[in-house]
Amino acid sequence: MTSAAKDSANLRDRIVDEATRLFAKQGFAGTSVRELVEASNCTKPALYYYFDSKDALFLEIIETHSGAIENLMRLAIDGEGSLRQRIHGMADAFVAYAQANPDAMKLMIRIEGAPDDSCANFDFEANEESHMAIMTEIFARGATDGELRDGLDPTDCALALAGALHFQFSEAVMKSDWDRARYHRLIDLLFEGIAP
Amino acid sequence: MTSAAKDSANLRDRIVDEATRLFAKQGFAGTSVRELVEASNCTKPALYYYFDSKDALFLEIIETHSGAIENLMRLAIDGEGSLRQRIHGMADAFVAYAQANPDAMKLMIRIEGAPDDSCANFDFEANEESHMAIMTEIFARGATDGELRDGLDPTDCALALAGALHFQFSEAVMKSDWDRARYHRLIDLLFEGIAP
Amino acid sequence: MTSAAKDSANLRDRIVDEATRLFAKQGFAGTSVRELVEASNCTKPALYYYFDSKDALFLEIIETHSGAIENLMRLAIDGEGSLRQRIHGMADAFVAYAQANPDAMKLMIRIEGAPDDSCANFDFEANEESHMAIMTEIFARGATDGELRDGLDPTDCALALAGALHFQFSEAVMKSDWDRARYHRLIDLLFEGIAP
Amino acid sequence: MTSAAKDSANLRDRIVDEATRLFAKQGFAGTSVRELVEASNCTKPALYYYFDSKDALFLEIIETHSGAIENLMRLAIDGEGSLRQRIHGMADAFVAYAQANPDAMKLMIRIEGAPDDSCANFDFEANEESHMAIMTEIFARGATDGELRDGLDPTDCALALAGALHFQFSEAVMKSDWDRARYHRLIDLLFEGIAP
DNA sequence: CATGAATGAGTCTTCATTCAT
DNA sequence: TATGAATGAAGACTCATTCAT
Repeated sequence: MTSAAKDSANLRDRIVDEATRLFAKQGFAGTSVRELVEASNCTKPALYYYFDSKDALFLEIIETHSGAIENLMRLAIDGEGSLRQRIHGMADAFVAYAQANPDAMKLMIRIEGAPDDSCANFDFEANEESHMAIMTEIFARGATDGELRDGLDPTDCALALAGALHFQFSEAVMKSDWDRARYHRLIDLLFEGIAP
Repeated sequence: MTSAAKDSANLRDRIVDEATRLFAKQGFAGTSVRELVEASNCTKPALYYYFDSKDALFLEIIETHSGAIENLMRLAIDGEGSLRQRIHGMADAFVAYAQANPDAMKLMIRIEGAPDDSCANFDFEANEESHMAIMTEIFARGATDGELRDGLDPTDCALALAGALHFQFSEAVMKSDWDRARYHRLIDLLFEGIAP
Repeated sequence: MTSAAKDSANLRDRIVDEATRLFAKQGFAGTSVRELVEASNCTKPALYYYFDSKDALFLEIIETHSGAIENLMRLAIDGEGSLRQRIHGMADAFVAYAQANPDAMKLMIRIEGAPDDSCANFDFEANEESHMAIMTEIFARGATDGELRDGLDPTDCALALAGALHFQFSEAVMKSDWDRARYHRLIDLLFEGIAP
Repeated sequence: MTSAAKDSANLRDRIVDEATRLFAKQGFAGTSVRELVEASNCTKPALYYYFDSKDALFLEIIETHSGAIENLMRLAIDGEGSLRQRIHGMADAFVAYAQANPDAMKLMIRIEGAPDDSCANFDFEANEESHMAIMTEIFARGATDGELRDGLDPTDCALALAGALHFQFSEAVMKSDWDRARYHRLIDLLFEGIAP
């Protein structure tokens, strides 16, 4: 993808791809416009022709992927099958997206833990709450359908799942090592528990 | 702590405290030395009298807390009681440490997701692997003691626990909202599973 | 030249000219980038647009003139006429170059005596040895042609000539006083000796 | 000398010695007070206890050696023997002084070509003119005594001698290579001329 | 003589951004 | 679309110097 991006005939796309890669690697504040244009093999005015500012470029990138990821999760909620099947499906979808857009995924994960590093024009909290809301919804529906142990708080479940997956995701993204089996084991572990 | 830091008679400590707060809030690259000295109410040469560089200051902070956190975890491993009790104990210790050092905790969490934002002189991967190794050790001991379901991979358990706690931690730290009960519910959830 | 430089339409040339003047007057370490841009009537980024660093600017200047001076000397070697005529010719060429580039000449002379004042990326020793080698060559050819007293070391002759001219040159450059007659008298003095 | 200086029981002397060495190597502007105190193994206030300023320290050093060198030359003038003998004697005295104070000599030579590098409180031109005046005096006396070819300008002779020696001196000092024989050959060359 | 602590002004260099062409 | 040239503000860091103890 990176090399493909470099050959991209379309300058705008090339800038977006390279910016995604650099922001993911170095953060927003740690990446200079000079680096961006050098990586994109263009001049600064060319970049400013397409984007109002470094902030705007950054915003466009994260909004794109934030939306895509939200879609992903929504599809999983509304899908067919049991709670467990839908969650496995969501994990698969996540991994597929990450494999297709590794730099973007890296960036999204980096942002979640360090929002203020970047520009202030994106509502990080709202974004995260929205993601958590969807997660909670999955489990709430599961509870309604009797697929959850009695007395469990759907939010707790959502947190546990999101945390476990997010953590493993973070590692996978940094090392570009996608052990899909582990995700499914983690999900099953969450369902069955670890106690004997 | 922040206001206490400001009144600190000792300039060096004041710098460390304010730097911790600012690095946590804005990241390493996003925090300028000017901001650091203004927050610490001193001049730049005064800061450079105590620290060789911005990098060195940053390093000192994260090494301090990285060490403290590792200690915390080691104590939990070697503690008394059942696997579950020790894990609850570890969560309590974490929360206590975070409440005593909220900015430092925020910083440590931010770093885990975005190591390249900061200086290169700290071995982030080694640090994280070391933390994960301790986690895995807890569960390995639990397996030996028959406190784990048969056939479980201790690494999987460690990942699931670390992820769930880390995630909730991250939220708590950002919002300074310490719902200790939730940690314990999450741990129990991991033990019992969510399936009916 | 200085005032001409100030009016130069070309900023890059203006910077080179003013830098030559200031480096000659105050040395490399003694001249700040602020002074350079004020003299050139431009901003700092403008200077850095044309030159990678203060070092690079300095290097460009001395390499330019070092090369020009070497050419000058080579032309003298390979010229027509007797040894004495060629040396007189070389002195004339030097004076002409110095009158056309007084600041550059001042700088080159200053550097020869104080290489470490300046940046380390220019091989001062090699440069000087190269100049001395050419000088020695002139006298070696003179010896072959029987234009030197028997038993003389060409290197001694080169040293004596170079020293005498360099010294007078140094004075002339500092005082912008070009008494061409004196150069020729000095050369003749070297040929005839001072003994009665 | 350098190592002896380091062990010097007397801090003031140690500072002078190390400052001489560093100023000679890096120039006045290129040497910081920090470097001076580190080399002298003392603190900044200690240096300022002995010297009013970096300028004052520098001045003391060059005035010391400037005076010593002038004495050297005066002794040579007023000495016994023929013109040629007195000049040889002066060269010997110079070399002896340089061997005893290599760093100081290096510094004095560096200064001659680059006065403005340093502080403005020393009258470089006056110093140099005074040296040249003494040189000229030697030859004037030689002329009176009939030891010079008729019609020669004593100033020319002084320039030629000073130049040749200075140049060779400069090389010797930089390379710490004291080929005394060459000085005497150069002097004889000046007397006899190079023409066949 | 010595020290730890501190400073105002300066160093070189890069930032994100813009203008005329 | 693109570019060469330029900018005000800020970046990290060091300067010579001083103070109280």
